[in-house]
Amino acid sequence: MVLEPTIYDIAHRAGVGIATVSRVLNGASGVAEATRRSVQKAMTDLGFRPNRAARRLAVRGPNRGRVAAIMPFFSTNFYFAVCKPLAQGLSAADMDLVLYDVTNRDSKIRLLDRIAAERSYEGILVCSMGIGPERQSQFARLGIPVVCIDYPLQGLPSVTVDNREGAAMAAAAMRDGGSRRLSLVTGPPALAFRHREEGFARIAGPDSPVARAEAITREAGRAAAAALLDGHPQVDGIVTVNDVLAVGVLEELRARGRRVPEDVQVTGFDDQPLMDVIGLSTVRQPMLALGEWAARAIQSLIESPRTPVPSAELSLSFIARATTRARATTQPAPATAGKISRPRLKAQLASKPVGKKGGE
Amino acid sequence: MVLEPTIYDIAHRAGVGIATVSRVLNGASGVAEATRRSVQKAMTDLGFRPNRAARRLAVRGPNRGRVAAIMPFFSTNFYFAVCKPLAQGLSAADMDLVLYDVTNRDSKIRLLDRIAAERSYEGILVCSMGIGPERQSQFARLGIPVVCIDYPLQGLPSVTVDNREGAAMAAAAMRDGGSRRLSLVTGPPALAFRHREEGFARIAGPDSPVARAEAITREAGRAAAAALLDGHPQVDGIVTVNDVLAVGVLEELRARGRRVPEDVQVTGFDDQPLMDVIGLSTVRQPMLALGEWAARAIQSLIESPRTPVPSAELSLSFIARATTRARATTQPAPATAGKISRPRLKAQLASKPVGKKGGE
DNA sequence: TTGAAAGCGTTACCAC
DNA sequence: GTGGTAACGCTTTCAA
Repeated sequence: MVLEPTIYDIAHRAGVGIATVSRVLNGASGVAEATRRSVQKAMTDLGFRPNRAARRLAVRGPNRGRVAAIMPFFSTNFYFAVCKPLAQGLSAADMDLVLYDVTNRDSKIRLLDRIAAERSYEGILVCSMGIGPERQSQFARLGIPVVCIDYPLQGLPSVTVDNREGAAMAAAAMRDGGSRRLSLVTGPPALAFRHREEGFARIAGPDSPVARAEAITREAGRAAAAALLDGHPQVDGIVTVNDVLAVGVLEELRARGRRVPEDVQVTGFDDQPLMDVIGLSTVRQPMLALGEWAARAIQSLIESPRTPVPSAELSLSFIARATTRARATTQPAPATAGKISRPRLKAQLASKPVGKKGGE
Repeated sequence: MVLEPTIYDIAHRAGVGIATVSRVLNGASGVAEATRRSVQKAMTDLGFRPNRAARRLAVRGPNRGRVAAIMPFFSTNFYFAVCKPLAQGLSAADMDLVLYDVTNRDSKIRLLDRIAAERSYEGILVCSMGIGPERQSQFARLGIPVVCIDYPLQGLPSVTVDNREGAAMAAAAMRDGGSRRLSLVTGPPALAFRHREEGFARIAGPDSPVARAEAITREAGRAAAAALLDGHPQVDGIVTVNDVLAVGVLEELRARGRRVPEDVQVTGFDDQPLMDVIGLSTVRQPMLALGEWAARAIQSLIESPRTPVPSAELSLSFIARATTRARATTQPAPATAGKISRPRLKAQLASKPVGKKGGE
């Protein structure tokens, strides 16, 4: 890589002093028009870009805390929701949040390499992905704290949820609602999804059919449901690892004329906004709490690096709405129960948490 | 403000050289344990925080482009959608995107002051808000380009949409669908909303009832609808400046037993995700194009500051779904039209653009 | 194991 | 108007 030109190069080329270059750079008055032009020409000729670090050093710019957040930001509303408290917490602590949308391993590695080389952040937040032990010790050596969100990692403070338990709750609810042939629609490879698959299998049994959506989109969810139903027409309950996928599943079901929840029950995961108006039964994630926890953790580690932060696991709750049936009770239900207590999807606007430990 | 301690202070206090302090700082090997401890003590005593700029300057860290994006990021899904192409465009151009969630005038001013003082960004993106002429010339003097999104501003390149036209399209669709008493639910003061109010008034007449929601939330939308309907029970069409507000309006309507679209039609604005499954008729914003345009514009201005970028206005389109009625035609409709061509909200999963100029 | 000193690329002050 | 020249706070040889 060729060296970037500096004001010395510009000054040299334009035949002036560096002070003059600096003046032109800052639009200061008191520079002859001819001089200014020749300096500017030299700058564009050489493709000059002022060095921000040098500039800040010279102006004694404030040394604001900066934390980098690394995650597949735009892949799901989940990240948006987590980032909100994160951004607010950090800005309250007078720190900047730099968001890196990272969707694959390679770009993650490149980014972490760069961050380590630049030493440009006071803290790093890694969401839904892990970092290797060498990387961990690299950052430890550099004194840059790392906090994990939604990903359990040995040796690093992390906030997680019990994804296995969450999926198990969803599957159990379906079984309680009378589904006998449970199935799963999962997403692209990811640890959280794998755990949800395990939780599902714990309740539904290891041989229950599973379809994998190629992406976290409605279209992919619908396609996965189609494949699933083609292969296993008798399926009467579909657990899903994500709300958006679940919406796709609902679309496919509707297209096939299968009634929900009468013929087949469906659950999502996350409880993202609007799921209540859609009436989707789902597993609620405490995104607000996840973000708040992470903001506090990274702050604490930046301020007092020697005080360790213990990891935390927040609880999930199952939200029963219109895509699942109520528990089959031993006492006979009133004759009209099917009509009265099971509103059609559309009418279901309220929600009733059926929590496990009951805290967000 | 008191000066931050530097490694010189630490070295002095610990009775060592600055090189040693640096070594401790970087976890380098080859420092006597006793020395390391005394240095660390000095650091915590003085509350030392390494200066990032100096560090980067010394290690000749790469001078990556950084652009700051300033917007009420978490207030609406709109910003999320706009930021996606923005982030992708910038990262493709090897620049970092620093997101600032700014919701009020004061914090905006503070932030811009700081940014100007730090000179820490190569470009600035301002979304849904304006900046004064003094501020503009300040940044012009500093040579930092500014691009506006969703806000027309004299003298600055901006991408906008015709909000008046958008709201007018929505109101016109309702009128065509037979509504005679149109009304508007708007949001907190904002230029875009004001323009939509104007566009609405152009079609509905200046005396049509207007209710203002206190925030862009479903609850606020519902409350505004309640106030509106209490004061004007005969209202048979509610134009809304935002999808989320519209969802709140639908909830209130349902609670009052008013049928949609038979008794009252409703439209939203934005066409955010899931609005199709909810069946909301709305005005689609080209968020993708807005973000892409902004990314290109700021890139261009950073690379060739002397080449002006002309502002652009992208077009909006009205998406008719289940919350509005089809146009009343002169030829009599088939008897079953009400049932067949007007599916209930829930069933409406497809959408049919009814564009104006037809481009996203 | 430690320290002195030379950069790193700007800005800003002070002469000319 | 313009050019020298100290800072700015850190990393990194090079000697000791």
